[in-house]
Amino acid sequence: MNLKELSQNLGLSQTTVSRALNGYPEVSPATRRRVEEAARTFNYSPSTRAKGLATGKALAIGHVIPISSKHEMVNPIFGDFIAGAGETYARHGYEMILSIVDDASERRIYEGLKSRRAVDGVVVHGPRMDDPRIALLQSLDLPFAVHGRASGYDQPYAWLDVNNRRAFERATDFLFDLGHRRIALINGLEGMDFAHRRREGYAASLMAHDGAPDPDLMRSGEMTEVFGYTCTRDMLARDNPPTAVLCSSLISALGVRRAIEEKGYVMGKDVSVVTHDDALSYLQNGGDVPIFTATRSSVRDAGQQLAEMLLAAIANPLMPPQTRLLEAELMVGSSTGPAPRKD
Amino acid sequence: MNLKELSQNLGLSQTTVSRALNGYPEVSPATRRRVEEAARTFNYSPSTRAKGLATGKALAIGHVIPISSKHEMVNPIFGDFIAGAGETYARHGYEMILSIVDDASERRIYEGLKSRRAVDGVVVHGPRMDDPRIALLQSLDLPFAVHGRASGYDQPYAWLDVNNRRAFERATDFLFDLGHRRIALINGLEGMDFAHRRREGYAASLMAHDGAPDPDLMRSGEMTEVFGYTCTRDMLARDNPPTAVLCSSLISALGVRRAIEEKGYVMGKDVSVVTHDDALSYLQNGGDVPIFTATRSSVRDAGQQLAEMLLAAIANPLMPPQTRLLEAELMVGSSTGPAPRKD
DNA sequence: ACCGTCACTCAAAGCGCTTTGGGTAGATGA
DNA sequence: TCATCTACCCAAAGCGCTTTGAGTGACGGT
Repeated sequence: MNLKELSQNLGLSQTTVSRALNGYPEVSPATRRRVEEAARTFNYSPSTRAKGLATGKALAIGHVIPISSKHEMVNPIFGDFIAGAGETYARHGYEMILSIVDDASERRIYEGLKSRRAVDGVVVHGPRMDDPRIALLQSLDLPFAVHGRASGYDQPYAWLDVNNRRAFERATDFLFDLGHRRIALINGLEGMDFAHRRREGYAASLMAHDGAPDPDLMRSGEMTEVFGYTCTRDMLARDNPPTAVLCSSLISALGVRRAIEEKGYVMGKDVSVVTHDDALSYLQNGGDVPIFTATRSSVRDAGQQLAEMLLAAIANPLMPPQTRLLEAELMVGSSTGPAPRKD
Repeated sequence: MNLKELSQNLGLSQTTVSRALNGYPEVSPATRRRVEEAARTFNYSPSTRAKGLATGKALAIGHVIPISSKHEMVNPIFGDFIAGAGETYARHGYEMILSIVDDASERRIYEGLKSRRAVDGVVVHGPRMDDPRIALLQSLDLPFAVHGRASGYDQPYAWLDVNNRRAFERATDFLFDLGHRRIALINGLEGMDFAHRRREGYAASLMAHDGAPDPDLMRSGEMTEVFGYTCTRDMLARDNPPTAVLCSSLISALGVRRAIEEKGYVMGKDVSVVTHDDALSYLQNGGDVPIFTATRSSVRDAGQQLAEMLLAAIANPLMPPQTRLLEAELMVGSSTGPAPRKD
């Protein structure tokens, strides 16, 4: 069923039917009702493509998901983020189109989305420091919003980020207050912006307590369970091992725990652990009492909000870029305790 | 830059330019080369919408991701599956459009995708037993392919599935051969087709060994870490506890391990664990030696293959529905060992 | 010299919608 | 009574592409 057929069926012109359906005022209430009802019974909905062609809007948002070509790894937070964003799009009648792409050919993808006029805007995932995509998108004149930020790029642009620096500074402070002095950091991949900011927060806290970051206690890599495990195992095997570990992902934290327990230690007693928790739906941090003390911020909420911001920017192109900084909450669980006394 | 401008620029008609770009034979090689070059320098690519309108194809595949409205949970395998499928689409010039939707309104979504002519086909995720979506899609005449199967629906349709029954039968056999007699099953949500088949395989093996499935040892639910933990903890606390656990997801298996170790047991010695492993990129099962003995099948490969199948079906609508059954490989890790002797 | 063939190229219609720029009939005010 | 509004409604153009059906010039065969 298309507009033409529907309007013939009703004995009206396409114009009138279109107007009735799109809420224009030049249609009598009676006619509008009649049209709406017919649309429903014939199960008519306008072709997105035709509508897009006619209006010049795509009614779609692109998400470009980079897959690190080295690790072939899909960021585990991606599913939840998308779920949040998807809700928002659905509510606003937008479609979400996804491009999975190895980070080498990202540029081409953005250019393609733009020149094919496939989307009204894009969401940028996993920004790195000095991420070139931001300048690219700005030069392409394609509306965009970034999940995270790119340190080193100082033109204004739309982003939404967790206050990673503050979160990790507070977490480190917390461990300090418990008496820990040897605090390890198991962080995300070098170059990722969030990892950079978390390390800054961590370092700032250490400095404030007259400690200095010890390179031996800082690791970064793709945040898998195995990564958390191997890092922790190695560090615990050395002289002067850490009494606490600060970890960038709940998944890695599971590996941290494995290493601790394998060594015969008890988490929260011999070694304390704090992790960031993205509140992923399939990885809750325990039940009522969190297993891990964590800095927590829902990535699903982030998706919802960022989508909202992008849609607003598209609807109102003259608006200056919005930004939003979310604070993570520190949830105390049973993975932390006072530093063991040195005997 | 659009076709009209490009063709004016070249002093050719739109027809010729279009034909040159789309590889039709009625264009001289010299002209074709000239056109291709111009397209490249002007960074021209045709508008998907216009092309779609003109050809009647959407050049897009829809993925409808159900979110269980009860649990608000995004299936963790989703990211990797999508990554696999996305590769295939990119190679074939297709776009992937995603709808996140609570399972109540799925029907409307499929109807919408169809009537808006937004996609050429859809991938069905997370089929349940007697899943009504299959009949719906068949009646809508919208090409589709299912990741998994729906027991109870016996018309032919396109699907790709892991041989869940066989995998779990073999896994159970394996545990039996190690001397285990009390084998627990921690399975996915009741009603999910894969969970049903896995339980069948499990039960079949027990029956073949003159055992009978003990309801006390069978759990099903959303496969989170916490779920694996609580199930295992409870079962280990009872009389006549299991000496082995068969688990449907690596994430839950992490919880199983936690419960085992919390109790002071050693995995692979006091309690053996076998899990299904979807080979998720962020959750490798250990390094060279798998941590968990596992039935393994890459969900990313599955995505790639299923996308391939769907595209083939769309290209050739008369072809009978393809199906593909993947065998999981049993990888022996260090989480299994001979059943402890009863003292 | 004429006629087919080839090898290219083109104008125009059509895909399904929105939107512009009217048109018409009835009601209203002078 | 007539001009002027309203309130509705319509025909047609246009969005950027593909595709049909037709045209043109060059060339070889007779």
